[in-house]
Amino acid sequence: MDYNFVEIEKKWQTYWAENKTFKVKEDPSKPKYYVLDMFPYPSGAGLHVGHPLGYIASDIYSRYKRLKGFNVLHPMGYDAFGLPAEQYAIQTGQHPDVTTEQNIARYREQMDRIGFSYDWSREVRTCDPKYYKWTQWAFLEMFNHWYNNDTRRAEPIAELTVRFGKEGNLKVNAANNAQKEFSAAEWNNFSEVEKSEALMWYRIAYQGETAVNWCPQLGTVLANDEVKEGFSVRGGYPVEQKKMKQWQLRVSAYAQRLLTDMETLEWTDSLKDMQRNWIGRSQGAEMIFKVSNGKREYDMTIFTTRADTIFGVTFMVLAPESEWVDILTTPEQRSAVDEYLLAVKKKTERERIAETRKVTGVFSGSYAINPLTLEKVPVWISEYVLAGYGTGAIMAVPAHDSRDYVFAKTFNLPIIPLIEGCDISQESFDAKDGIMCNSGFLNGMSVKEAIPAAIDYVEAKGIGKRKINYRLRDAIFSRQRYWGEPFPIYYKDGIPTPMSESELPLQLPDVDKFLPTESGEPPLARAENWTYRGYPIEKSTMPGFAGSSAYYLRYMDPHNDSALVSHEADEYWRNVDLYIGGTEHATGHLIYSRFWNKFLYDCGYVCELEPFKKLINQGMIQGRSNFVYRIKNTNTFVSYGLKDRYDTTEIHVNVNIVNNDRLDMEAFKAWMPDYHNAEFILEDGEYVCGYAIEKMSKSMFNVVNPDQICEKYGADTLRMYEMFLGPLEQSKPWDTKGIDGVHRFLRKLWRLYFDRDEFCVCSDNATPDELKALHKLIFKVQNDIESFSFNTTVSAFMIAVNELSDLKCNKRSILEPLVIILSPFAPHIAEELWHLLGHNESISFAEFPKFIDAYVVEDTFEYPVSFNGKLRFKLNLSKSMSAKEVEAAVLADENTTRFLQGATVKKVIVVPSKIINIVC
RNA sequence: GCUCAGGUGGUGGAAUAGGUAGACACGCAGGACUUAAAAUCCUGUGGGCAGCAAUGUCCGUACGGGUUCGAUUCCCGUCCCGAGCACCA
Repeated sequence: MDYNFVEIEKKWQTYWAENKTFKVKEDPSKPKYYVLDMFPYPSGAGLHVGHPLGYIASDIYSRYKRLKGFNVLHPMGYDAFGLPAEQYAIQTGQHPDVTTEQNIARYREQMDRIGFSYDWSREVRTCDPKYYKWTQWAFLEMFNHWYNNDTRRAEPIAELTVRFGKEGNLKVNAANNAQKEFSAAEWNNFSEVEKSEALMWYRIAYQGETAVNWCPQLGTVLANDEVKEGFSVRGGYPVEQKKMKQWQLRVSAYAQRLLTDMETLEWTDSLKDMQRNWIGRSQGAEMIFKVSNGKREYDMTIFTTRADTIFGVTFMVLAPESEWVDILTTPEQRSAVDEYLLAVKKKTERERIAETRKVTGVFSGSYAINPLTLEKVPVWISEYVLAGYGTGAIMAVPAHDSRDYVFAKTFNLPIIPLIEGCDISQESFDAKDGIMCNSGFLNGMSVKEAIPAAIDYVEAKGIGKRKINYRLRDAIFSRQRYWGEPFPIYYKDGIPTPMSESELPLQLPDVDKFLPTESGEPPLARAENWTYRGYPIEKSTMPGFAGSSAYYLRYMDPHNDSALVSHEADEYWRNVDLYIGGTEHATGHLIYSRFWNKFLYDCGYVCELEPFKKLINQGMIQGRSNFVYRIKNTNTFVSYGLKDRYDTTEIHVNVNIVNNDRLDMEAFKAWMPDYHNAEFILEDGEYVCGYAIEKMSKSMFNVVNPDQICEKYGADTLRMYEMFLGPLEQSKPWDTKGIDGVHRFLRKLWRLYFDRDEFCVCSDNATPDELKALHKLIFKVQNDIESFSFNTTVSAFMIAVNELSDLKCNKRSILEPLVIILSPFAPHIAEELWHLLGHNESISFAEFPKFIDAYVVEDTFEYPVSFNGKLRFKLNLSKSMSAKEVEAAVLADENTTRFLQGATVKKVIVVPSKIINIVC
């Protein structure tokens, strides 16, 4: 009987669906395990072979954990709000709802074909009102909370209102963007509008005016992680900085907790590093400088991490957008400053980035007083100082900061070295290393001593204090687009007012067109009656990350109408044990989700501080494009090896008509009418194509569709081959050559169970060789799966099946466990064989075979022995000893005992086939 | 510029903790079965040198040093590729 994967796979996929095999519910008798994939955005192009890589890995792990007795939650859904559907809608007039629905159906069909063990009864879609009710709910909760820096948690805004009534905002230690201070009396005299404004400075979801990334082509603002090198990540349009009033989330309030709690996570170092970088903690001090524009004196605060260098301050620099610019510009300098500001403003974000390190600046005309030396130093304005970080003003120490150095050289400002023996003739000395000089009371100290000493000094003198700054900014939360969650906010006499929870979801209204209005308002302005009790409703919608921030919680209790997740479900499933997805979300989704979770934790809705315990980033699968070489002005194509003899054009050729870089010439002629009469110059009778590794995309004809692979080889082959391709985390090109090897393996495995056409498994006792092959496999598979080394697991299966094949093994005691071990990787063939072996229940309910250590030790005569890592001699041991016997023999050996000289043996480690380590 | 991850045959990649480098697979070459093809199976396959041969021997994990009885693995320096951040004071 042949291995008929088409029939087998269809049969078991239907069986799993009909029997709801992978449906789970809370079960206190079993330990839980939550395996999550980053849910996909359902694009019109469907899945290509790169998409399922992570899903296959998570599915293998889920199935493995089930065999190990865990109650596994393994759900899937769709991140369905987003720009492509909206842009398609603008072009075609087709409602995004319709295209989204179609795309989801296609995704589902493709995923089903690969045989994933998802619990589809828990599916979520972010664009479903039943789902986004809870996105809106979370927003309202954030609107109704503020962040208390003393208790380090979010607290209800109602309590803040009470405190304002009693003591104003002076004593409140909160994360805020307050514009002014007020007393209790002032608060009590505030109008409703003034109160609303003041509270807005404290809300965790707040409306505030800041410089935002504005993308004119998309007609919307974007968050920092949606912009790369001055262009929008989606679409690649230029982005400019603009001051606008937008909804924001006070993510910055959580900066320290996001940093601290990261220590507990099992994420890769590089990913943690990216987040650390993004959060950008830096420890230093704020210092007050007296500044004067000739008429009046002011206190100006700056931030520095190098308080020790204060004796070397020779000028100050303001960001062009700083409010100090206007105050400190003197009448004589006014026109020069205005000209400079105009020039800076005209630059696009892109030019600014391109011209990084080009030095520009202008003198304000004012001076500052160095609080320690009492010297007068000029105040300059330059774009190298950023308005959004620290206070938007710096003290410049050209001797020990490379940017200040270049600026000083350009504008001929003095440079004072502060570290003994440093050479600053060519460049600044930035290292925090050396002995201080020219620095008054700091002289003779090392830099590391001088930094805290300087801060202590300024704190004592009342001219500064310790301060920690973060680069993490609040997240811009509104988008001027249609296809997103509407804000449950209306404007009552101009005051942003939340709707009540019972009125959610606020459904997305229908509009005639999906474009902004002529007057530049967002598309929702087109909706008829977009009002609430006669008041206008907010017209922006929420960004993509809103819906994806808490979806992992919703899976725990997806049909609950009265809560995002019930306490019971949350207490049982807690958080995600294993999360698999791409690195591209490192500074977006993975920060927002952590923030969102911590906020819900503060409010008591969830029981875990972190959403994703362990995270694995699967690599990207790139395309492998093939080329043919057309001799210019002819219809003749020359094979790769001969192309240099002619003047040729390189043309992408559909990879699906190329096999092992050999072109199927007939298929090529049929591919496009132009090539119908193509002629070929061959090498050894074959046409060899060139290749390149590129992004998988339609235009390069290098897209490989998983359906094609399933059709030709079956889902089990696809699953195993994707794992076999290389380490999960590594990016690699898809290359179909090699898939035959994996397919051959499955056929070979199938044949183990058959004698000619008869299913043939006997119940004789297994031989030691057969047992050894099996147990080596169990050992290897367990180790490898636990360390996510799936590519070597596939190799281990191949070795085991080759060995059993050579032994002509047909023993049930070997072949039955083999099926169980294989089932996470190739579930369809495993399920079929499992039933042929006489089982009625799905293999998912089987137990992973126990490993007997006696069969792991390899036969070998000479074991190298290492003693605390140092090799001293070799030891002769007999064949087929168990680990324990080897250990006993080591301890009994004369050479060993002589060498140990009475030291106590703590541990004897026998590594199969390799070496014995003796730890004393 | 800074941070992180990597560099192993013709190719993808193995090598548990410093212990036989190149597992497994692809490709290639040769062979068996077959009228033939497909499928299947077997053998060989890092490089050099010696030999009819079994085999022997030297060199080999980007490059140069170091630690070690022993280094693909650890340390220092150089080069190259990839990813992220990019005037964050």
